[in-house]
Amino acid sequence: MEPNNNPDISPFSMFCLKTLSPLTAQRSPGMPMDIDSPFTTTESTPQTNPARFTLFDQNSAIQGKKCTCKCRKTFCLKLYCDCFANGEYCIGCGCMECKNLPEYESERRESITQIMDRNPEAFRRTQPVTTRSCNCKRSGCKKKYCECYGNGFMCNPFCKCEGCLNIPG
DNA sequence: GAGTTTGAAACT
DNA sequence: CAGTTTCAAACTC
Repeated sequence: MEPNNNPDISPFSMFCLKTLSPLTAQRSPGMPMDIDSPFTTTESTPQTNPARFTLFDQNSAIQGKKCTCKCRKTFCLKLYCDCFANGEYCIGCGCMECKNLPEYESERRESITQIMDRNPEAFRRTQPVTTRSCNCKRSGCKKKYCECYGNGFMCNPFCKCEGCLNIPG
């Protein structure tokens, strides 16, 4: 009778119960995002401003948020690296053996290609934050381990989390 | 600051 | 594609 107090109900059910917002509103087909090419720096776009750490064009870049990773083993060329995942170069990070830098552009491209080949929407910047989902098991989606909670959003019908407490209500 | 926990990403 | 491993961040002490 009080669904918002039941932590065992799935986020999907809860979402439907509490909001019933139109799902289609979250993914409009003509979404103005360059989904197929999140890293738009090509030879046709000379890097006149190498000091910038964003990889995306200025309009789509995540502004005002400087990532500072501490990656040690991945050369900052995997999605483990927040900077890389967000399409930013590592500048001023505490990472080791970083290759997420303009001077390693070829290796970066190679990694990007590999990741995109596996999942064309892998790069977070291509997904609206609000449509991301989580698979949390132990955090109750109430810690920043949770992608949804960490981004300041409720869990959504696409989440597969267990014992979710990050629910509208 | 060191060690533990967590869940996404990567791998098999 | 499911299960396992690796990874780096979040968290705890």
